Formats: sequence, C-alpha cells, structure tokens
Amino acid sequence: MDTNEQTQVNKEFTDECVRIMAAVSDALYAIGGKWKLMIIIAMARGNTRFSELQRHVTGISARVLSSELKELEMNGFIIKKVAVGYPVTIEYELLPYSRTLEEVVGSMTRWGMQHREKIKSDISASQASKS
Amino acid sequence: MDTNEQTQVNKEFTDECVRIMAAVSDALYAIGGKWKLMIIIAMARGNTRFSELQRHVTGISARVLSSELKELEMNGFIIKKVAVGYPVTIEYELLPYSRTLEEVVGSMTRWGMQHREKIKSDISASQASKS
DNA sequence: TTATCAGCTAACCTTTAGGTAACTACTAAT
DNA sequence: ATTAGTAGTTACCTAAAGGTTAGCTGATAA
Repeated sequence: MDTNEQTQVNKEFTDECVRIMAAVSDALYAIGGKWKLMIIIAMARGNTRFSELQRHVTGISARVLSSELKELEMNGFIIKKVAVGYPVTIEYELLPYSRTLEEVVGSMTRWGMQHREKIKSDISASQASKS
Repeated sequence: MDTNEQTQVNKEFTDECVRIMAAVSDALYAIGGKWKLMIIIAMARGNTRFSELQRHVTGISARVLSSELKELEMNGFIIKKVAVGYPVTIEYELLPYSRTLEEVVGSMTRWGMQHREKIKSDISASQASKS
C-alpha cells in the first residue's frame, strides 16, 4: 500500500510522463511524416527552388512537395519569396525558427546511423550462425 | 562556373546531405508513427503489463498496442516475458537498446514543449492584433 | 452462476498519407 | 512551330495506419 507521500511522488512521476508524451506527440505532429525533415535538411544545404528540392529530396512528387511546403510555411519554418520581375522566380527560405530543429535532426541522424550499423551487424551475425 | 575543387566540395556537401537524409529516414521508419515512442516512454516509467500500457498510453486500442509491441520486440527495443505458473503473467520489459533512444526522446521532448509555447504565444499575439 | 479482468486476435471499416498522370501558364530556346 | 523548363494545381487512386466491435481463453470475484 502507498503512503500519502508515495502516492504523491507516484502522481508527479505519472504527470511528468504524460507531459513528455504530449510534447513528443506535438513534435511528431509538426515534423513527423516522410518528408518535412527531408525538405528542411535539403534547404539547409542551400536548395531554395522548387525544382532543386524536387531533385534533391529523392522520391518526392510535385504534389506532395507543394503541399508540404505550404504546411512548413504555415508552421513558420520557411517563407516563400516571389521575386516579381522577369522571369518570376520563386524561392523558399528557411526562417530562424527552423534552426530550433537542429538538435532534433542531429540526434535523429546519429541514432539512425548507429541503428543502420546495428541492423547490418545483426544480419551478418544471423548469417554466421547458419553454418 | 565551378573549379574542380569547388565541384569536389559541392559533391561532398551533397553526399553528406544524402547521408543525413538516409539516417533520418531510417530513424523515422523505426520509431515514427503515433505510438512507438509513447509506449517506450510509458515503459521507462515502469509500466510493464499490457493493461497498464493501455491505460497510460491514452487513446491506444488493444489491436494497435498488440501490433506495436510485436514490432518493438522485433526491433530489439523490448522483450516479452511470459511467467508460466499461476496465474500466467505477461510482462514487457525494455531492453538496453531502448536506452539508445534517450537522446532522441529528450530532444523531441524539449522541442515539442517549446513549440507548444510558441504556438500559444502566436495565438495570443494574433488575438491581441484583432483590437 | 453470472460477471469481470487480463491479454489478446479477427474482421471490418475509415482516415490519411502519399503516388500518378494530366494539365495550366509562362518563358526560352531550337 | 515545337520542345523543354519552372512552378505549380487538379482529379483520381492505392496503400498503410489506425479505429471499432466483437469474441476468445482462462482465471477470479460476487
């Protein structure tokens, strides 16, 4: 049985857990899906034009790129700049807010790399055991 | 026009960008989706039983929890322990590999929290301007 | 004896993400 | 005149994720 104190500690622990889950959900909602981080990574690399992004974010279609760019703009990660003149050029630029994602992108990159290594060594281990 | 040197630098930059995108894709594939990180967070908090997880991971259905647990087991994040005896109790436990996600979960938690704050202040700013 | 809890599974359905193809408007080059 | 490139949009379709409902087994509680 819990003392009151333990119940209190337990409740605070549970609350913190709920707050962490809510925060991670929020993050997944804003940057989850197959393409948003890819686009931001490609833009950080200097790609600003629609067709450049289409080439560098391999596999994305025009329709999906167009809708993802709109969502990224709505969420304050990028801005669409239409240079009137001749010819009309359209550039997408990262806004400072996209820099707040650096830590997330960095940790996911490191984890993804080590995960791929782990899977590779799991596979060679399982093949070695088939002797 | 590029000198050979600039072309080389450019190519390496592009290659690094491709590697980052591949790593982030791998990470999203393994831990993306609505539930996997939530389940790991709840388990890190001490929840080991199916019904505990169902209660603490709010909104998840039995079908989805069951299939996510299978995927997490296949990917080496958790292990299912069936204690034969009376009554048969089933416990899911985090494996050491799940600890490798701490950095990712931490950065996503911090980002998600600040993002929620940002959205809240964006809303109050837009309401203040409707004067 | 009926009901309830744990730990699922199966069948079915809806929603959302994403893919494909065609088409537009404009310009530039051949 | 035709072709190609830029920057998309529209309509349609598929596949995957996820939700709903029901039911199963085996135990315990009322």
